[in-house]
Amino acid sequence: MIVNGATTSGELRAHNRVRLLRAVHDCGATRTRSQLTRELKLARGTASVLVAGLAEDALLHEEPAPGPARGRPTQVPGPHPRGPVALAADIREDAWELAACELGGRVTVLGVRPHDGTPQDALGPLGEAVAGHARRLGPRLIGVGVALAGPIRHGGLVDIGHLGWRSVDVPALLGLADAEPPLAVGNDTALAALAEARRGRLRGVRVGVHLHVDFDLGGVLVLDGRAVPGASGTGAEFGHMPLGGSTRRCPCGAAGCWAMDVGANALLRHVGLAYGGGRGRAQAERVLATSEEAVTANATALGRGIAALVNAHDPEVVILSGHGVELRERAAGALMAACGPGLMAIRRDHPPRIEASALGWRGSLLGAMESVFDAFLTTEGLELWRKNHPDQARDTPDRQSVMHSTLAGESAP
Amino acid sequence: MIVNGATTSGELRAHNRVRLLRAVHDCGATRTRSQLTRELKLARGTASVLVAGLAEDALLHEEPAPGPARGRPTQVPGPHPRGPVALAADIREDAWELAACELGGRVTVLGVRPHDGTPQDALGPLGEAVAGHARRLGPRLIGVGVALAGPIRHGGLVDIGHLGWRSVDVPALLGLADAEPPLAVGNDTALAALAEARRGRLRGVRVGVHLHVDFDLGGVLVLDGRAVPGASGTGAEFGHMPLGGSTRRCPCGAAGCWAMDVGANALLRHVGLAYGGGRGRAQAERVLATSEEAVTANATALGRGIAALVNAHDPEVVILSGHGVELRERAAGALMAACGPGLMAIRRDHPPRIEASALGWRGSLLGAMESVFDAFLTTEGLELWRKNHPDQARDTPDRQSVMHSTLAGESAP
DNA sequence: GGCTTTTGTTCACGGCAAGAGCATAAGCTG
DNA sequence: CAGCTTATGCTCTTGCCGTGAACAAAAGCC
Repeated sequence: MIVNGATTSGELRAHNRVRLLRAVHDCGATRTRSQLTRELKLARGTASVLVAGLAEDALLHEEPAPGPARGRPTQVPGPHPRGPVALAADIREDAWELAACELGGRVTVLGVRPHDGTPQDALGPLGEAVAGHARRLGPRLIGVGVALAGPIRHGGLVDIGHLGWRSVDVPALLGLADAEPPLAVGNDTALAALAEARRGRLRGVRVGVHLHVDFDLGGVLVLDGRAVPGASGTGAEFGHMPLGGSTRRCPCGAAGCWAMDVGANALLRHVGLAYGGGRGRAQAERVLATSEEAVTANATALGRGIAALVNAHDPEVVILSGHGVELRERAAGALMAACGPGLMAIRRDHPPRIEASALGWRGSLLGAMESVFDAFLTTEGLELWRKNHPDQARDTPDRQSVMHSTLAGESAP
Repeated sequence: MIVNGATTSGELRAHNRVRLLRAVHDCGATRTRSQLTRELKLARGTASVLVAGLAEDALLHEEPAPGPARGRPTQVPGPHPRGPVALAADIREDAWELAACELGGRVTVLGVRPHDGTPQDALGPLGEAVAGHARRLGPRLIGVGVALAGPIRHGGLVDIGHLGWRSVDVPALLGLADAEPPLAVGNDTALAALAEARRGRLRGVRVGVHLHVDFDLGGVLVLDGRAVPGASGTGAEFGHMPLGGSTRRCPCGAAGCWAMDVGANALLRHVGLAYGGGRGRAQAERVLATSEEAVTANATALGRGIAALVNAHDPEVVILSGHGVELRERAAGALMAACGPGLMAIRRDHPPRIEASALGWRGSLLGAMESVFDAFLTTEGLELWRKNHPDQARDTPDRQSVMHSTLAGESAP
């Protein structure tokens, strides 16, 4: 994790507050205070002051550590009952899912809804749901993250070729175009990669490649825990390089894109079914389960492209998510047979591992959460929180007379 | 520039020393002390103490600012006459060049020598030259950087397919395998990109692509001023993805590599000349100057690949160095005609600029310098320098009775 | 019940940057 | 050329922060 350095003694404190909260968040609120103190190389006294301050700001709340231990019992810092909450949604081609998350990463699903693929039907009801939860959460809401299956231009204009979305203004259609609460729209592949880097198989990996196979194929480079975003936010498009051997025109406007050969659309096309509307998830899964030939063709194209990416970027590991997991399981032979000959000779001694995602289809949603916390767990983010929470009740949290809102509220499914 | 953050008050000082030296180095020792103070947001008092400390450690030396100015005259901090020096070499397929560089980036060429392409003839004499200068410089030498035209595995094993180098142990053949002075072997493309990011067209660019065309074609992603290195140091190989349309087998072991279609080897092959030994620089330049057809074919393949990389990574700018500069000048039409149709539709509104390198053929050498200073301009690097320079003469540098070694010494060409 | 072990708390200390006040050295003005 | 203006360097006080040692607390162990 890269954090901007402090340069004055005042920024030191702010910087260490961020480090401590980040450590709590990244470990899922499982580490004890004494562990964190050692890990961050703080003096015990410093840790005392920091934790006390963060508890006073309703950012942390300590609970006794479970289990027997030798010396004086230590505490486990975790989310405060009135602490920060992120909302996040994963908008897929045929449905969306909305969830909330508190510090430490505990997720509560708030709703799931199918839609017809039009921007209006996909985004309108979601915007209303988000607004409702935002009212309920009040200042506890630190931001809203949204994952989408297409390139996202500066500010939230989205294109999804195979759905016919052209420059769809996502913040406007959600009704969240104003700054409060802060809205972060991101590409599903990049966000899945982010989640994998924080809580999955890319944890601690310096250089990794993440490939997300849904209807389309997305791919992105992950460096030191962050997905490389591109200059205007529309990176994560490894699928639109000509790596698969196809020469077919792609709805993106180019030709020969790798994404034409891998994914649900490619599976459907391979068996002569209609495709391209994001409406065939069930059929695609049937093809995946029954058509050896279609699966082999997909896996071969996948392997060929992986070899090219490994040559170019020299990753430690390549992670597959979405249908990529099944392709790897069902046709490992074809995948490796296509990958091997495409590698440079020097890569063959220690080829990178090709692994399945640890988070499965949940990756994009979790990544949208993490992107909200990434913006919050900064000196600026915490300063803003303090400003919005003037003179906290200075509670000892056993004083539970103040009713606090639960994450799920009344609208949980 | 990303610098690790300070977490204790002691590290604060070290961190600010690094920031100040880095600022002096990056601007080429042209900024005045008052400018630096403002830029780094330091108090004037703090700057005083920092500069005094660095001058005492023989890291900085102030000279009066030239030109008329309104108030009290300010000073320009620059390299100290007994300050740190980096050595760097660029080993090309047919010759090498050795140079020295002090803080601020002033370069002194120390030697140029052709070689026959064998590891022994290329590396032996270079090692001797480096050792001689190392003796002369003594503790002023902070490191040696070497740029090479091939992938460099952990520790310095180098493969250059078209020269027949297989797992060549560069540090051993240079006779510099021991830790003193620290030796950094790097890929020429990655280092050229680094130089471009620090002193060329990629300055201040968040996401850029650098392509270096020599005999072979190298390419690398540049993020926030650093070239993405790969897990084992062998990234920077965009040339070994199948982006150019070829299906020919590549000496690297794969097939269809982009590097088969672009570069001096490709030019020579196109007109039916021998190629592959790195021995035809003059002929290649003649082909480049005379054969419209060969140039067009190269430029077309280059443009096609650039489009793919732009789709995948969404860079602000694509920089061409080496022969890429001439290809862009001589066949801009073919290049753009091949690039355009390969772009995703959403990239066509604001396609990235395609520009020529600002540093030309010097990029790799300069990048090797920068890589040495990157290791030096850290809290650890400066701490080590202080240890090796115990109790400096506390000089006011007008006391020039102590003869100090010049950069060029007696062996300058 | 007393001893050991580990952790939380408190406090004096030293290091650091900030910022105000003063000193300095130029340009500018008449 | 003398006095004024302007910008910068230097010094010293102030306040903040992390450190580490001493002490208190709370559990396990014998």
